[in-house]
Amino acid sequence: MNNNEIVDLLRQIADMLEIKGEVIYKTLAYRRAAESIESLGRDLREVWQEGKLREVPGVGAALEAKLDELFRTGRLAYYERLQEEVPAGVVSLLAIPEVGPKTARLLWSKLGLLSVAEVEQAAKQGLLRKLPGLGERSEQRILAGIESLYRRSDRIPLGVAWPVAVELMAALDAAISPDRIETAGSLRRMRETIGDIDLLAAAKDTAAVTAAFARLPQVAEVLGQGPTKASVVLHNGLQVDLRVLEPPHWGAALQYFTGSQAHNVALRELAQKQGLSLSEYGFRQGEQEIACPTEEEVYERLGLAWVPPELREDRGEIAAAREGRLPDLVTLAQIKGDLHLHSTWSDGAATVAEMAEAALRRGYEYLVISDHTHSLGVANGLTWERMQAQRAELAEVQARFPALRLLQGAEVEIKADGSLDFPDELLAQLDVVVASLHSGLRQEGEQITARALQALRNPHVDILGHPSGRLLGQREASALDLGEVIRAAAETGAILEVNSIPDRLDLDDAHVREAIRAGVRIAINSDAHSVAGLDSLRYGVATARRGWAEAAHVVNTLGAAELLALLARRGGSGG
DNA sequence: GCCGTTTTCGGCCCGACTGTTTTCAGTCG
Repeated sequence: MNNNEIVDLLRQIADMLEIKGEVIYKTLAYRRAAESIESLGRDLREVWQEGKLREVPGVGAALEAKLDELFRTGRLAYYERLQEEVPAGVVSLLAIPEVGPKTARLLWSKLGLLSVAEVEQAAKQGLLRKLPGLGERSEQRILAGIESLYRRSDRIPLGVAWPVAVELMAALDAAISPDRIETAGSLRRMRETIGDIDLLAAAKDTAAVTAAFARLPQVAEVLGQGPTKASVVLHNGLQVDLRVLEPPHWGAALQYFTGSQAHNVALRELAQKQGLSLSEYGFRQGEQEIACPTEEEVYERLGLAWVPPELREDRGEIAAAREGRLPDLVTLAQIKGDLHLHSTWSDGAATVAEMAEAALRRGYEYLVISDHTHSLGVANGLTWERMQAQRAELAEVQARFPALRLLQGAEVEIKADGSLDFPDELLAQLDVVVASLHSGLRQEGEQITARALQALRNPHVDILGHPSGRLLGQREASALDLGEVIRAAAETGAILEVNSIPDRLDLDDAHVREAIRAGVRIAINSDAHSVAGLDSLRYGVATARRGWAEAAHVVNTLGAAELLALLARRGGSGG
C-alpha cells in the first residue's frame, strides 16, 4: 500500500463513519490523519518500519494499530466490517454537491439508491421530494448538483490559473479601481492545482464592484451575483468567485478566504484558548468586536508572526510562527540564473542568443543552455559533435553579452539500463550536467530507482531533472522511490531539481521539504523551451516556498563563481 | 480518534445560505 492508497482508505473510512452518524470528531480525526499523510513527503511504510508512526501528526494509538495491520497483512478488518454496514455505493453519493452524509443515508435507506445515476433517475421521477426533510426545491438542487458533477472539469494547473487571475485583477482595477484586490484561496497559497479562482476586493460600495466584475468582457456566464459576491464562468471555462467587503474587514477576510481550511481551524482553536472567537469579520471577545484591517493584525493578536500564504496548510507553520522560527522563504528576486533550458539546438523555439537576451532582461547573472542529448531523438537531441558546434556558438553569443555568464550544460538521458548518454570524460567537459529520465518511466520501482541512483552516484552528474516524471492530470509519477533518491542525493551532494513547467512542478512541495530536511540542495529551473517559458520559474519558486525552502537551500541563488565552485567540489564537472 | 501554553479526560471552528420549517438541520467553504 502506498501513501495515496492509504489516504484514500482513511478518507473512505471517514465518509463511512459520517454516514453511519458516528461522532463527528472521530470522522475529523481520520480526515486529519489523511491530510497529514498526504503531505508527508516520504513513504509511510518506511515510517512504519522505523516504528515512528506515532510521530506523524494525527496518528494516535488507534490509527497506529490499524496502519500496522494494513502494512503487515495488506488488509484492515475494521474497514471490511464498515463496508458491510455502509456500502461503497452510498459513499459514492457524497460526490454530488448538495448531498452530504445525512442525505446520502436517507437516499439509501428509504429508496435503496446506490449510485449517482440511480439518484438522478429517482429525482427525475419526483421520488426525492417525498422523503422526509426534502422537498421539491431540494430535489431540483440535487439534480443541478448531479449536472455540475457531470460537467465538472478537473483541477487546473497553477500556471494556467495564475495569468488569468492577474489579467482579471487588472481588468477589474481598470474598470472600477477598488481599494484593494488580491488573489485568495489555493491560488494565493500557490498550490500546484487550483479548483476555482478566488479573488477578494475591498471597497466602500461593494455592490458596484461585483456589478462591474460581472460585466467584464472576459465573463461568459454569471452564475450568481449579489452585493458582496459574484460567481462567473469565463470564456476559457474557468470559474471565478469574487468576494467584496468593506476595508476595515480586509485583513480578517483575506486571512479567512486564503485558508487553507485546516490552517484556519487551527487558528480558531488557538483563538478560543485565548478567549477569542475568530471569523472572517475579525475577532470577538464577548460583545466586543475587534476588526483587523490587515492580515498581520490577525496573526499578531494570536501571538504569531505573519505566515506566508504558501505555508498555510497546517503542516507545522503555526508552531513555527509562535516560536519565531518560520523559514525566510526563497524569493524569485533571489534567483540569479537558470540551470535548465533548451534552445533551437534541440527542441527549443528560441535561439541561444534570444534566450541569453531574455535572461539578461530578467536580471540573471548566468544561464545554462542544457539541450537534450542524442538518445532523445524526438527532441533532436545532440550528439557530441553537435555539442562541440554548439560550444562555438555559445562563445560567439557570450562575446555579445558580456554581462551574462553563458554556460554549456546538457540534459543527459538516463538510459533504460541506467547508463548515461555521454561517457564520463565528455560529461567532465560540460559546465553543468542535468540527468533526466524520459524513457522507461513505467519500469518497476526497483529498476527505475536503480537507474536514478546510478546517475546520482556519477560525480559528473550535478542535477537530477524533474525526478518523479509526473505530468499533472496526464501522467502519474513513475514508481521511482524518492526517499531513496533523497538519501542518495544527501550522500553524494547531488542536487535535485524543482522543475517549474506548470504540468510538472517536480519535485513537489512535500518532497522539497523532505529533501531540505535531509540536507539536500535543490535547483529551481524553468526547463524553458521558449523565451516565454522562462517566466514559469515563478511556479517553481512557489513550489519550493511551499516546501519551506530558503535561499540557502537553492543553488541558483548563488553567484556564478560560487555555483561553479560548488559543482567543482563535488566531482568532475564545473568549469 | 486525537491531544495537552488552563486538560492524560474533556474537550475538539465559524458563519452563510437554503429549505423545510415554526426554531432547526444539512451542506458548504
